[in-house]
Amino acid sequence: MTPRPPILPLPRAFFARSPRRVARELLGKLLIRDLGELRLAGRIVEVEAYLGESDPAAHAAAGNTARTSILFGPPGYAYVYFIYGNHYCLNVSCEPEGKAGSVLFRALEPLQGIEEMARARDVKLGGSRDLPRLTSGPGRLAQAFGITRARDNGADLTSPGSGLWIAEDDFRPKNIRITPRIGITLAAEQPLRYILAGNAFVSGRKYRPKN
DNA sequence: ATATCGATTATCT
DNA sequence: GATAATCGATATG
Repeated sequence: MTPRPPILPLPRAFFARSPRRVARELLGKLLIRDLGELRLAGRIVEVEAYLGESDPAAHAAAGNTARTSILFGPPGYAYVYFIYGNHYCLNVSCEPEGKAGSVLFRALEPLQGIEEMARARDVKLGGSRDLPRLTSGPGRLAQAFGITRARDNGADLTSPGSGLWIAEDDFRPKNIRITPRIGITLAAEQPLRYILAGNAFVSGRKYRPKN
């Protein structure tokens, strides 16, 4: 076994910035779920920035309510919401305390604990075509990682002790591309979706290089 | 290949 | 009461 480089949690200051900046810099980082001895890990390949109270598409547009208070709290914490009566989605709070803003995790490239992710997703692993169905899409990655609101809303994503955290290794992303956000009706034209162009785990339609 | 639709609930108007 | 930061199944070209 070749020794892998160490992975380190991202510090809180990383998240105390604008959602655009955090989203851009989260590409290529790692999302880690620790369940006792078991570790799930995935490379972040698609995220979206939600800007806060001034962003009509952001939950924070409703103001600081019981649901959205985490968005207005200190940076680096998990905001988990339930949508369409079916799915959980994971965000990380951004900006200094008092100012809302977040980044939605939309897709991961699964790296570790793939069998466990497949079990959580009820996906049978055959060809490589099956892998994107584990973590390509915000609802899918949450299910693969066992993320629920009851368990994870408010978790400290800068602390390995929380069991859900974000880490950095020596990976350096290439081909970053910015597009409009997916699945929203308000402010749908704003380019706030950040992807690793060409990565097979990015959700939605495949990026095609221009001729 | 794209289009449409149903599921199912927390939240806000 | 309407809507939603989604997914999977089904229908159609």
